Amino acid sequence: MMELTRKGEYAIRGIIFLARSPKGKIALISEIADATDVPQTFLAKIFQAFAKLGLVNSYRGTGGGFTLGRPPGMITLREVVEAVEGPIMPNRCLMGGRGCEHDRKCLVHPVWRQVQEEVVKILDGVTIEDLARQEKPPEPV
Amino acid sequence: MMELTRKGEYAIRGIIFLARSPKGKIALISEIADATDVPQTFLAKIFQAFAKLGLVNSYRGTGGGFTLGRPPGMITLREVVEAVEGPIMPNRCLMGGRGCEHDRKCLVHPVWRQVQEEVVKILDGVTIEDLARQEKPPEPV
DNA sequence: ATAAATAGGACCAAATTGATCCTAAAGGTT
DNA sequence: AACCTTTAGGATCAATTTGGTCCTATTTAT
Repeated sequence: MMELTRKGEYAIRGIIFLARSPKGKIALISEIADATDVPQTFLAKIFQAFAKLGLVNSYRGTGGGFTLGRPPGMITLREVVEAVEGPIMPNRCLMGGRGCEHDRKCLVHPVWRQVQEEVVKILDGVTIEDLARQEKPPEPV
Repeated sequence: MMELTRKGEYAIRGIIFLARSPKGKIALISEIADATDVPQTFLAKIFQAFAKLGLVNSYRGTGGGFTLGRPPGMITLREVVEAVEGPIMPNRCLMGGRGCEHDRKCLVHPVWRQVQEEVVKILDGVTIEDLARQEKPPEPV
């Protein structure tokens, strides 16, 4: 349960690479894919999603590529993960739209809501800047 | 990300039904499946997994069926979910065995670990007894 | 013009999920 | 012993999701 997919992993690796590049440098998707060991065409899709959300800027044509869309300290891990994996939702019933038939009587819902909130809180508390630092923090959390 | 599968949902519904049955009453899988609106053969597999872990007792033959393996207050939501979905692991890298190649340098690991611990803590804090209560608590958490 | 790059859609293989079915084994009943 | 009821467990299968490729636009610098 709760496993991050490869897409999510790749997304994180890719954007961390960008954050580690010299500020303002335009990076090619081929370059990023190479450095992070991710299939290039697959990573391209991921960066398309990033671009749509403004997490990265994309430039087409000769000399084109990607840069971070915001300072890395302003991009949260949650945004990156949700960009490619969709919203963090431990149980489909939590979805706003068409509720499940068990909605009214379901005592499990509040638990999933709590899980969701906790996870969101943690992932919102970590920025790409945090992750891009070369040195590990003194004591792993 | 993090969606519970149907198997997990069914598992929870099934064991809550058992917990709501008169104590000691042997329930047929057909009965449980019927009441919880779950395909019977599928639910049977789920209860097999429960039985292996001692979450339920199974009795074969005429008059056979299932009872709770422990008082419902001693069965946690985490146990039920993990029984059918496997351990709660937000990132494969967290697995003890064969670590990923990015292990040493990966700054994301501690975050996933924290997520895992938080979720486990929440699910460990909820018992089937809690969920089996007919009345909702005053304020949904 | 042309070459270099991303955008986006179509497509496809592998893995996982969500089941079903069949036979075996165990335990009552007659 | 024969028989019925019930779970155990393996095999199988369809649908969905995941992981990935490929091809054709479109944009932009030279």
